[in-house]
Amino acid sequence: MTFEIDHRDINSEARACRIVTAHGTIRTPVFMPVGTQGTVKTIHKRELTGDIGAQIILGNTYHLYLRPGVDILERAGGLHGFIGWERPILTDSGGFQVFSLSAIRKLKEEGAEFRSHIDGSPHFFSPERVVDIQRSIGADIIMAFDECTPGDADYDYALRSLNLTERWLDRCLNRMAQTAPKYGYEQSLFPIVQGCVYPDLRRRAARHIASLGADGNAIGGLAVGEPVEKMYEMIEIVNDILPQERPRYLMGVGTPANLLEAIARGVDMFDCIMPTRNGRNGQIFTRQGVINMRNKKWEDDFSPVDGDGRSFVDTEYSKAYLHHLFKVHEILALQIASIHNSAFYQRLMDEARAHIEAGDFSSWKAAIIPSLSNRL
RNA sequence: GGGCAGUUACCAGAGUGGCCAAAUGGGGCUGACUGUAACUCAGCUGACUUACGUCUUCGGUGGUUCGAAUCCAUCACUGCCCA
Repeated sequence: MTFEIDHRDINSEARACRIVTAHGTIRTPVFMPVGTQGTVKTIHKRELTGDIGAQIILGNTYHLYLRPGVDILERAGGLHGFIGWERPILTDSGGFQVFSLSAIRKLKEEGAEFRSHIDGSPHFFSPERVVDIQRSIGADIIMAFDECTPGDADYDYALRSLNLTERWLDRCLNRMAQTAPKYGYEQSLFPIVQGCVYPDLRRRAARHIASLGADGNAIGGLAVGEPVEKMYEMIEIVNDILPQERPRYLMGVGTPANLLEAIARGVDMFDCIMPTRNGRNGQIFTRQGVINMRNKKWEDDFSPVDGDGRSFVDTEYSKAYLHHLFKVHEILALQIASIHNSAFYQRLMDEARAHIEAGDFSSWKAAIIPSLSNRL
């Protein structure tokens, strides 16, 4: 993997870059749609590569390990072959499941013991096992196995959690060094900065990770319950230390405004379930604000879903129709909303890049952020 | 004409003397969702009230009772069965 910085913003830390992987080039800032189980829910790959213009998608180690399982993935030639996706893939390690499935897992020094959320069966994830599974999945970018520390953790917990994450990181790196890619192309492991909302822990974690020379670096454990200002503060602290000449990936974030604020603080890559999950739950994002498509007021609004949108669903369907589809629980509603939101996120990133290149990113950001969170 | 069953909130439907403004679904209205256990979840859904609470409801009417959606009488309507 190589990384080139094409443009830097004068008034912020924003930059426009290119990440070159074995499956193609990613232009940043980039939003990566989440495809946990080998599909971005409800969206065909033709829509992803077409109107949406997704450059890279995510998969999830935990989910893909449970189903279809490593054997099937290997026999399919990896996840790319299995799902017919020729662009880059990033896999999360299961670290977030350590957080989100906390009720059915046990943390130990050796790793994390999960009970399957599907059938309750016990499974054990160690850093080594997680690297092995991601080798089998064949993602271009694979994530270190970490503990995603809850946003409200006290200092002592956050410290112990960070220590564990760092020991796990060492083991991930060792395993990477000891193993080879299974499908003939390079895979890059990104370490993850934890440290909760504690500046000294974040600094320590960032310094350690900066010293490792990884192909890219991630910031985790944010947008998990802490105030948004704390999140921005942590991003600033961490990005001040993480190397400029490597991509920075803010995991799991976020709202459109979150993305722009993080770009201004030097983040290059994002992923979030928000455009797809919220879309399935009836929320669509527009330049003018957020719409709950289930609300009665859209029942007779025959204007386009998003007159400013660039996806075919934005202009070829009306709000009234989309409202109707949600009310009657038609699957097409979920598809339209997911495609719209994913295209909206992608376009936001494209425009951010264009404004970074044009040199007016900061003023553009300041101008559009207020309207993004309106409730329409 | 006779017999039996039934009539409860927007719909379906529980409730058969007080803990009933009335279970539960559905529908409706609103909200939540940030490295996806999520086509999910939460709240509200008789009226007035921020709330406490007050008032009006369980086909109609009239009774019994301290107290009735629940018991009795009667009327109306609906369904099924027999003529």
